[in-house]
Amino acid sequence: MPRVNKTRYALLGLLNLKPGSGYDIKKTCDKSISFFWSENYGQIYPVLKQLEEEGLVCKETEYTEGRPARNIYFITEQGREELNDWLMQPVEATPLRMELLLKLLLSVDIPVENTIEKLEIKRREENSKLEYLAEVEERLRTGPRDRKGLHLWLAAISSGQHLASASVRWCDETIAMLRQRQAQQNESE
Amino acid sequence: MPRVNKTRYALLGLLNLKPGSGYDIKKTCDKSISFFWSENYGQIYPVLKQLEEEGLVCKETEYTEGRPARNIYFITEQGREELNDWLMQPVEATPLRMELLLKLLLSVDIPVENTIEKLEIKRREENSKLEYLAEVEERLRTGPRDRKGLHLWLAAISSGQHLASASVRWCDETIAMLRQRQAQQNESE
DNA sequence: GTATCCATGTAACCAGTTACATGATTGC
DNA sequence: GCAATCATGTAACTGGTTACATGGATAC
Repeated sequence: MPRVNKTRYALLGLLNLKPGSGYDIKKTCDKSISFFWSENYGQIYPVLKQLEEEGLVCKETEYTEGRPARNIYFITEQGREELNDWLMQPVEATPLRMELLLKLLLSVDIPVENTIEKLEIKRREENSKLEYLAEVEERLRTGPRDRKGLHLWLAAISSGQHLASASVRWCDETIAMLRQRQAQQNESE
Repeated sequence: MPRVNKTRYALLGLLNLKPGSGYDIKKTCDKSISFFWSENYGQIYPVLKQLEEEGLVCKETEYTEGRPARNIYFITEQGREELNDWLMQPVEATPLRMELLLKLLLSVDIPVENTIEKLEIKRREENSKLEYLAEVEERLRTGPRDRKGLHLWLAAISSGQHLASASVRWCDETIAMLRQRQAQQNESE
C-alpha cells in the first residue's frame, strides 16, 4: 500500500476546525501545533489547489483595502466526509529517525565534551518546548470557554509535556553518566 | 542548505562499529535500533554502492558453500574521517509529524470510542516497545563485558524507555479523561 | 509442501524540502 | 531606512518508500 499524503488531511482537518487561507494554516502550524506537526508553503498551496479541484474545499477571495487579497478556504460536505473517513482509520506506522540517538550511539571515537554539548542543546530545546507548551495552554484556557474540542487540544499539549519532560530527565541522567565516566578516566590516568 | 543524506552516515557508522553486509545492517536496524532508527533495502544497497565508489567503504565478497555470496563492507580511513566530521556536527532539526496527535486534535466529530481505541493501540505498542527494550538491554548486559561503547548503547536504550513510559502514562491519563467525559455526557442525557 | 531465513538488488514513485520570485504595509 | 508581517505562489530536487524480481537452504 502506498503511503497516504498526510498534508491533505492536515489541511482538511484544520479547515474543518476553522476556515482560513494558506497563510493562516501555516500560522496555526507554527504557532499552535508545531510541537507535533509542521507544514510548509511549498506543500500547502499546491495541495489546497488540488483539494479545490477535487471539490473537497472551496475558495472565496477576500479583498480588504491596503492588504493583499486573501484566498479563504472552506471545507465542503464532501471534504468533511473524506476527512472523517481518514480520521476513523488506524494511525499508520511511520519509521522513526532520531538523529541525536544515532549520533550518540556512533560516537565511540568522538570526544565526550562534544556529545555532552549535544545533550545540553537538546535539554535546552526541550525546556523551551515546555515553555512554549505552557503558553499555548494558557492561551487556550483563557480563551473562549466553550470552544469545541478544547479537551482535545489540552490532551495533545499534555502529550508534548509528558514527552518533553521525559527528554529533559533523560538528558540530565545521560550528561551525569558521561561526566562521571570522564572523571573516572581522569582519575585512572 | 539542502538536507544531508542521513542514510550515508548511518551505514558508515554501523560499519564503523562492525563490518558487515547490507543484510547485516538491515538486521541490526530491525533488531537493535529500530526504536529510534530504520533503514530499508531500497536505500541500503544503492548507498553502499555509492559509498564504495567514493572510497569511504570497501567490499570483500565472502563465499561459504551452501550459502549465497555475501558482500562484506569495511569502512576506510577516509570513511572514518567523513563519519566523524558528521558526528561532531550539531544535530539537524527535523520537522515533527505525529499522526496520532493530529488525528486526536481533529477528531471533533468522531465517536469517542474510536479515539479511545487509537489510544489503547498506542498504549499497547509502547508497552511492547518497553519489553523489546528490556530484551535488547539484557542482551547487551550479558554480552561481552568490555564492549566498546556499551554505555552509549545503554544511554540510547534509556532514552527509549523514558519516552515510552511517558507515552504510556499519557495514554492512560487521556483515556481516563475521555471516559470521564463520556460518562458525564451520558448522565446529562 | 510451505514458511522462514539468507542474500542482493532495481524501478517507479512521490511527499516533502529548499530556494526563488514578488510586492505592499506597518512599526521602530 | 530596515525589518518584520502579510500574502501567494512555482520549480527543482531528492530522500525514502514500496513493489518487484530471484533463488537456494533450512526447519516444521
